[in-house]
Amino acid sequence: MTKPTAVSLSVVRRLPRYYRFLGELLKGGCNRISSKELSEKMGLTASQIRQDLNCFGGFGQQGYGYNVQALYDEIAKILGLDKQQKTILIGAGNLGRAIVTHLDFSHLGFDLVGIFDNSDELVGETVGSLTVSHVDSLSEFCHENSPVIAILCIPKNAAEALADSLIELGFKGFWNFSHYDLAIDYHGIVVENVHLGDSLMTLCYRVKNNPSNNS
Amino acid sequence: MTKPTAVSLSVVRRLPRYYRFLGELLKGGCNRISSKELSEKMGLTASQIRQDLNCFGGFGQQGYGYNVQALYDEIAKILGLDKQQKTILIGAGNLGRAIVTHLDFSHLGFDLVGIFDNSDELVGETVGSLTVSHVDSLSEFCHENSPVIAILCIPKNAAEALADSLIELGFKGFWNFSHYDLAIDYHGIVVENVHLGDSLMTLCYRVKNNPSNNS
DNA sequence: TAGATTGTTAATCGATTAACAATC
DNA sequence: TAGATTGTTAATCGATTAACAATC
Repeated sequence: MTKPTAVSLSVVRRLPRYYRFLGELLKGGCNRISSKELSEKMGLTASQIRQDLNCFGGFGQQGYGYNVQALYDEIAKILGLDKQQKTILIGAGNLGRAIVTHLDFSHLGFDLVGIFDNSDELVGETVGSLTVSHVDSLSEFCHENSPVIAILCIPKNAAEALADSLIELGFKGFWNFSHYDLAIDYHGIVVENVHLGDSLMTLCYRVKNNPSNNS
Repeated sequence: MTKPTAVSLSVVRRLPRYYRFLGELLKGGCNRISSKELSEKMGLTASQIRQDLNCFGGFGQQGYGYNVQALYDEIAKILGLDKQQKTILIGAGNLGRAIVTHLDFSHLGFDLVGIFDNSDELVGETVGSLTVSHVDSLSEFCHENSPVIAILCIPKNAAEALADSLIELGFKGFWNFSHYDLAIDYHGIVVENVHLGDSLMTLCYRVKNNPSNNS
């Protein structure tokens, strides 16, 4: 009822990038931009920008272009960055700890409320402003706090073993750094996979097959 | 001459995933699989698998399917994982350190040979089997060791400031965690971007607009 | 008003899926 | 040989680009 037609994932994935570029423009004191100018800065076509934005409504003005601040705010609202979702991290190893300290969750639409691990060495440690709890207390924590997003920084088999209960506990979305493919086993659940190894292997291929290098 | 037609990026990006699933099958003792079976495990169509693989040659056998080990080895070769490329990390902060300790570079086609940072606090520290050097010594290091891949775990402005000299020093590929868009300014250079913030924002949108939740 | 640039429709392009003949 | 499954061509689908009328 709120959404006439579902917006394609290709379009959605470009929104954060628009958001970043508009943020930069704002910082630089730019308050007006045409799809043409923006397209040149971002390395895509003006047509695509206009098509993308028009999935969500007409934010521009003929003959003028787009108001940078207004468009920036609009995209934040579309992405839903304004209302934070309660989030937990599962797996407080190197990667998990680095990720939660590296990113500013509150500005990205998330509110990190808990960190869990199964290692006694890590339980009790402080990460950012939170203390690592044992994963055994996860269920109780969820019943009390109802987090909806889980960041999975655990190995494949651990993720696989935990999946059922996570779904049971009501999680709606997963930011998945493990190699376990949640999206296949649990249909309708939103999963953003960050497969660092896959990304590296792709880089490997692309460098070795780059047409610009006459190799 | 080695490549008749360039393989599309969509196909290339699926290769690491095939590689992972085949690896799992091997571990499980499976030595033969049809595109149909594999497609069900991976959540895509059998047609797509056959199309993808046939970009690189005919690895199957009619009436039989694919030999798992042979296909696994073949994909490793296609990706170029067999010959490691000299790689350095620039930026030894939380994220940079976590990434290099988290991943097994040698199995992914890379040989990490140096780590650099501009902070005196980090220079001299040990990360994995390497010692962090000051970024001022980067140029000298490159002339001596000729690394071709750089992992960028530094802020946008630092990446921007460094870009010219990195290109100059002969880097062929970048694994980019910064928000600076190298690919726009340096055409023909291979860049794999890992935009964690973008991924999170996409997750935010998708959870809030998930048709499976009747919200 | 004239110029600029949007919103939107139509055309193109590429990627995915379906179909089936070839063949193990 | 009969059954199974590939390699490959053709059909479909979706995403990107181009064009242009609407309008600020």
